[in-house]
Amino acid sequence: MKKMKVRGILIDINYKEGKIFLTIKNESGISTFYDDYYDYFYVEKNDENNAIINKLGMENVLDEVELEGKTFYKIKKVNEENEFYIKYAHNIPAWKKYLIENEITPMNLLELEVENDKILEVKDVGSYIPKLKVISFDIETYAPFIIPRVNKDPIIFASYASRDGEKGVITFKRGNRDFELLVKDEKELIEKLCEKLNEYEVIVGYNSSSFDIPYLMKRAEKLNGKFWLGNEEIEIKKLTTGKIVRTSGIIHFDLFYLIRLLANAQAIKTQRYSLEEIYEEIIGEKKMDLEEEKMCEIYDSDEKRGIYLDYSLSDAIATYKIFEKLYPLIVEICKISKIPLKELNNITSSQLVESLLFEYSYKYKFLIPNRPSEEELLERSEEKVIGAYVKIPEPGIYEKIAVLDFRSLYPSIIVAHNIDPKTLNCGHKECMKNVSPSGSYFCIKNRGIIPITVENLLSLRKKLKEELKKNDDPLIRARVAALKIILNSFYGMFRYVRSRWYSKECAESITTWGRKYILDIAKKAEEKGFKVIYMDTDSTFLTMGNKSKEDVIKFVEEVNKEIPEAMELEIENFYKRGVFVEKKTKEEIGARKKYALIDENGKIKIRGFELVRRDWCKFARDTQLEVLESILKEGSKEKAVEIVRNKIKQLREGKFKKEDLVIYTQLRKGKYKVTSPEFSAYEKARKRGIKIPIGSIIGYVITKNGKSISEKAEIAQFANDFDIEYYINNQVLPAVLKILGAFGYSEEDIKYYGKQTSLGEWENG
DNA sequence: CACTGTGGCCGTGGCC
DNA sequence: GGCCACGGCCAC
Repeated sequence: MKKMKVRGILIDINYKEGKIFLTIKNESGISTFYDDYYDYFYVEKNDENNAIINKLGMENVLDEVELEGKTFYKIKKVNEENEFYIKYAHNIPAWKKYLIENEITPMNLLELEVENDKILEVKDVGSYIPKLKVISFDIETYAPFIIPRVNKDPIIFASYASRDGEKGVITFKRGNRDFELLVKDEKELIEKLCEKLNEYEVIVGYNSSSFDIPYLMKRAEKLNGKFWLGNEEIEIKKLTTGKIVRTSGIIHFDLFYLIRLLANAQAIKTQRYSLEEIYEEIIGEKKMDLEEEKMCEIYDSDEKRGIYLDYSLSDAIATYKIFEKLYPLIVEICKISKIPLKELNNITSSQLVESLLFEYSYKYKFLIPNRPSEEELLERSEEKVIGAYVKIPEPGIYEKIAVLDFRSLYPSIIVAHNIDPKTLNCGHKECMKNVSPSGSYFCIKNRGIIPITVENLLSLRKKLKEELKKNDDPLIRARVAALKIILNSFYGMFRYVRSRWYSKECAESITTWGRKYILDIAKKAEEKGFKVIYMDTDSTFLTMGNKSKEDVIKFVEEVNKEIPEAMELEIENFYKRGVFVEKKTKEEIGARKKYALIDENGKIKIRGFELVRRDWCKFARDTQLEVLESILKEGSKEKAVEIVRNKIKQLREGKFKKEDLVIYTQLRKGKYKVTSPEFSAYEKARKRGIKIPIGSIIGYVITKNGKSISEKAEIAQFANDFDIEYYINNQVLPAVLKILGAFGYSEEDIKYYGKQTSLGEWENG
């Protein structure tokens, strides 16, 4: 057979018994090539291990490797592994080792030299954004109890959408839409969907691992039909946090997990993870929505069914659009962390960091530490580390505020002080001056692998950010965002009990140094005549008084000359006004983590207030927002009071939407020590025969039926009336009282003072 | 297999 | 009525 060259994008990689399979995509489609490759592990070369190895025979020793001044045998992983060794690099996926050793990156363009299907040579020839054939899909079920019961509730629609304009809804009941695809029954619907999906390279769903695919599989089984994706059996892995669906020959991608990663990294902010809210957040448009309670009714009506079909299609289209918008970011995450697309299902930020550290450790010849044993896990979970400093603010309204921020505080401390488990207390005398306030010192002669990695990422990010200023390219923006997510997770790696790079001393050094640097800023600022009103971790809020912006700029420049090179203090923004409030507890002190600011362009920044929390009803949150806006924009307390009075009037007169009274709370556990409204609502629903999965976000309202709040709580769909007094006294008023209090009203003033004034109406009803 | 960390606010129920 | 544990969500 002749040798030939193949160019294509690496879209997937798998390992199986001595072979690596690379899936390559190019103009002629998708093809898979293999390379002989054995998974391996390292054992240290010493007398004890030599004896064992001699007994077993040398044929499994692939190589000898020098790491951190020691010699290791590289041993082929065979079925009968010897458990007497202390093994290293044994639980790292073989495909990852192959990628790192061959310096190839998922989603990059590869040049292969092959003979038949066998790879002779592989070369990465650079970055590329692959155009994949992608289709999104979604199913709808006929579920009179809202939460679908797989044994009883059929799938009525299956929708799909792709970039090439292919879109449709498969149904066995006519809805008179030109995009509908009529089939005989549910079984045919499932099979038709499979035919469609299997024409593509990537299938995208939203929560499809935990819902759509398992549901489709179970329904197909019940109906004696078929459900298939790709060329091998579909594997469903159950995790504590959900399910993962693994397919071969076709890539299944569940957007939900990426959304969860972005939400955890605070790259996106949404109240719930519903497709509607995510779509609005990411695409910036409202998505069509249908009231859940009415769905069956709409489906049963021949005239209205078309609307439900529209809705079903809009779900598939929304999923596709979100995928497309996030695609550059997805590709960048794959590339930076060397993780193929399908592995992004159920990705966490610690895995991204781990993956990067594998690569850098290999490159710089560091030994990758092993995972902790069960005993170590227990020991580690006992240890405590003090975190960041947060200043208690004086409640009130402030004018002319400058907010200063350390850029990537913890990563820059890691770099500045070379913080790493391997550089910790190195024993060199001259390194002892690099000592943290917690008493640990770090080597100044040899760099640790974590500082090396973080420094590279920081400088890359800085470079890209500068490029971004010149040219607002979505690809660069995605790369900057991906780097930020990863960088913010490094500190956590030192404290994460399952981490290979766990180190209490490193973590402690970072936080103590962090506290020192921020408190130094406070001291210096006060010396310069600024007043420090608030601080949290890496940010400082100053009131400028009669000082100018130039004074602030000069101050920041001076600070930057004094702190280590790797660190930088930045001006986050100037604000013309800001509000801090008292805590709601009895002690009359300012609340931390709660503030509202307005900048010179009128842009408002609000943190911590009830209005940013999903466990407060929208009605109360809207009221609070209006009050804060009026105070920040106009400084008018009279108007703020008027707003509250009107809102309460609206409640009393029934001028509200039911959904604005819904309180959302996640049911994180199946068993609780205390009664809570959300759990009580959940239990009532369960008694009705409705199964709500643990981990769901429950939307409940407070009704008139019952004594305690818990007794009155009902899942929103089942509630017919509302306890308006609860919404006034426990939602609207608590959300605004402390804000009005910042104007000098005492709480009594607001609640009881002036029955003659407009405020009196609150109490008298 | 998965859960990066600590600091902080506050409603609710249940105890006295 | 005061106090505290529980548990959720948010800031960074």
